Amino acid sequence: MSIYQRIFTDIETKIISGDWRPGDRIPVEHELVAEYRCSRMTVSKALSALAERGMIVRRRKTGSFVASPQIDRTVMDIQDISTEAELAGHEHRFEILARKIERLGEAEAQQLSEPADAEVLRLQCLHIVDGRPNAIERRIIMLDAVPRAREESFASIPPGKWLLEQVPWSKAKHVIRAVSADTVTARILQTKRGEACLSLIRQTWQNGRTVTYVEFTHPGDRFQFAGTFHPAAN
Amino acid sequence: MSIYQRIFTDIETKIISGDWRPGDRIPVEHELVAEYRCSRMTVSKALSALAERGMIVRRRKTGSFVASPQIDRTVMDIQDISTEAELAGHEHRFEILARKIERLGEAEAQQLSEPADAEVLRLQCLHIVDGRPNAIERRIIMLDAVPRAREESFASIPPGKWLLEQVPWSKAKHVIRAVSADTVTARILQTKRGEACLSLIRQTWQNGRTVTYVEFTHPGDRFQFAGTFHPAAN
DNA sequence: TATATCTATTTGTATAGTCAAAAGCGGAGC
DNA sequence: GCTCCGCTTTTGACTATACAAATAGATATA
Repeated sequence: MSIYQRIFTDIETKIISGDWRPGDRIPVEHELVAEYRCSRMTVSKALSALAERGMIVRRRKTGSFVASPQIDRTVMDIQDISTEAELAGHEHRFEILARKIERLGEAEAQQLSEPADAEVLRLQCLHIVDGRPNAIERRIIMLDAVPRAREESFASIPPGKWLLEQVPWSKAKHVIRAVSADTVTARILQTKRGEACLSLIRQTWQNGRTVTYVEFTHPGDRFQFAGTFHPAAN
Repeated sequence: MSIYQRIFTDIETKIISGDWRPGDRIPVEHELVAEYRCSRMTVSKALSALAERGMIVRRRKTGSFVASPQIDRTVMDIQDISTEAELAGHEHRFEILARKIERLGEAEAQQLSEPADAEVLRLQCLHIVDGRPNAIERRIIMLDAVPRAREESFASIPPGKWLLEQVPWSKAKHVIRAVSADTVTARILQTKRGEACLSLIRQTWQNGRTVTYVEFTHPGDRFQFAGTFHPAAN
């Protein structure tokens, strides 16, 4: 493994693991030069690569800092179809509909590739934007990965935001589907049974362990995902 | 603008414009060094950045080549829910349901940000995978951007694939929605009216001009989008 | 003929330096 | 107080060079 890759992954690991948190300062180049006994070019290359991936932010004179995570932006760029307006200026609130601690069932355990007896926090949450139901959030939080979730009531902070503060960096897999609203979902979202809904499922890992699994169900007549992509590697 | 950026954008432009096509060889480093009168490090940095973005492929001894476009993979990573299998090994065919040349209407022109009298080729196409309807493709091709579409019958090659050969590199915007199948859509897709369908809209540009606008409508009970994302810049 | 070896080419990584640009900081002058 | 100036730190871009690794193609050998 090359020096440049070692520096890159060392810093990436510190960020992903939460050891260095958003806003934290990264050693300046000459410190890393001393630490790794290499030239400044090599350090610079590693830091530039991290900056290009959006993991750190670099500023002259002040140094380099851990960036804020953007995982939510990646796919959660939800647009309100009726207004086409950005989220700014919208009134958002949420209600916890259910909260219980239990063990994973056999089927779910298989789905998440986690042991069947793993303790989890199961949440159900309704998001309301401008007075109208916007999404049902059905979430599973792995308690061994995020033990502090056991004491958190989520009364004043939505689970997604809270988790981001606990586990700021991670990898995620998304699945987007169209589903028909069942009776319960339709009632909660105040729409008709059978209505087309957009479902976003996200499973999040940190260091190879599942942190959370969540499904958002949006009323299809009101919401969509949008994004600009250009071809990329990986 | 730095030398490294100039080399990068020069090559990117040649690829995006179709001047250099997938598989074409890129000048080796020492040729670019001579052309830009700079050091090899600078050329190497530009080429490495292009490789990281997936626009070129680099191999020792043989040189660097324009990569194959991946825009379809970005979001079109469609999984068959029932089989969860990859596309390989599935029998795919398609039928052209409609093909006509006309001028953009006022409403559509506004939606695409194109002049209202622009000549377009309008296509409707049904995709069938393993004998079952998989998607309706409703496509608009801008004839001034792709004049050769006028003579193409699309009898033996699907429009998306054909376009990729004509206009291999481009930028795209995607919108994903859930919609209820109307009567016509339901009949074509052999599903029930009102059934939840997943709709993917993609608008593609080349050098700032719209190339094509397409909407795929998939039966929601059979298909989904999936992808692994990690936080990225831009 | 088939296989092993050599050679030339091209990319990959690294060094040790230079100069420049951005920006925070403190001090001089008003 | 405020503005302007120069100093210093840190990143950004670049050079010229070196050696290593991969490998396509030519050459030599069994």
